[in-house]
Amino acid sequence: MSVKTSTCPSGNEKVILFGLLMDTNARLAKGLNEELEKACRLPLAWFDALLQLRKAESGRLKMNELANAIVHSTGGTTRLIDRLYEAGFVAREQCPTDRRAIYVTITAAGNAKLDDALTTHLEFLQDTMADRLSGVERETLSTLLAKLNAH
Amino acid sequence: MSVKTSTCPSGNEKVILFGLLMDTNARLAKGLNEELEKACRLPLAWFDALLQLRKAESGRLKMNELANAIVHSTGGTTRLIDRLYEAGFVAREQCPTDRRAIYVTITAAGNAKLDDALTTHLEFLQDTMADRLSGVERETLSTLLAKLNAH
DNA sequence: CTATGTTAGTTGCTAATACAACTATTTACA
DNA sequence: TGTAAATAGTTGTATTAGCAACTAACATAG
Repeated sequence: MSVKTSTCPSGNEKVILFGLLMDTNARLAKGLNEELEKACRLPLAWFDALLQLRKAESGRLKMNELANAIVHSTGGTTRLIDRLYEAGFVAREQCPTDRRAIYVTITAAGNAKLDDALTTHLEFLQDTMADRLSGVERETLSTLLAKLNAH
Repeated sequence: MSVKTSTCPSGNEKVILFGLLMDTNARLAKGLNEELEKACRLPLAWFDALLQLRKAESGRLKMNELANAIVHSTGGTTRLIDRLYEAGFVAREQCPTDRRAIYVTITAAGNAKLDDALTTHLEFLQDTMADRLSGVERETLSTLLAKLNAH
């Protein structure tokens, strides 16, 4: 029994699209993670956290903002930042206006590591993306993903 | 310092596209996982494994084929199938031509559970996808993801 | 001002996954 | 045929992440 002939004929196209999104992401993430580990000894989760910190307008994020940006639980983010702190890539700052809150900032070492990792990242994307999608196609894909990702 | 003005100006558009893909996937997967847990008590990983088994032409997959289909390690797949077996959703069959290999098949209970989950899944996709992307846009997105996912 | 509720972050616990080492089997080839 | 290499799957171990309970701080209503 194939999916096509199963109980939900009408929405099948969406199931397939969603499956394709998950699969594409999983394979690319796996490939990038391997590359980053090999070339930079940097787990993808660390890369993502550092990238989100750099992307932040103010150059820093509160724990819960970071957790949301990397789509982790707050507990998981606490531990992740513990590890990044151990490695010297981030620092914690008290928030002057709210003593519950903590700002996470990227350190010079963190920035250097991120630059390094971005080089690897770009090589990887060049290899996996450049010859598969044209510039126009990449732009279209971006637009569609952004629409789909609207919160 | 924003990403735009940092060390890799030329490939930035790709970094952003990739980030968008990861982020979109993470948020949708998280949402779907919550829905499936709530409505069916079925983890997304179980759903994915059952769906891959149903999608298989022969109605069954060897362990390593399944591992590849769900993008897991073989070790992780062994444990996942252990759990699905405990729950009665899959069975293991010896391969008659290769005594090392094991076929994983979906049981009647597994099929019933998957049908149930697909209903939830479709409702979720209807909510998150239908009003954000048109039919044509979904088709375009599928095409582009398939190109990007070429192995 | 105090009490109640909400928010930010951490910690204990558990579950899930990857990696590497291992066994069993098959394949290649000399 | 006999041995080495490759392949399929499992298991020990460590890492990682989520959830729920917890503490501390802030906000709001009385």
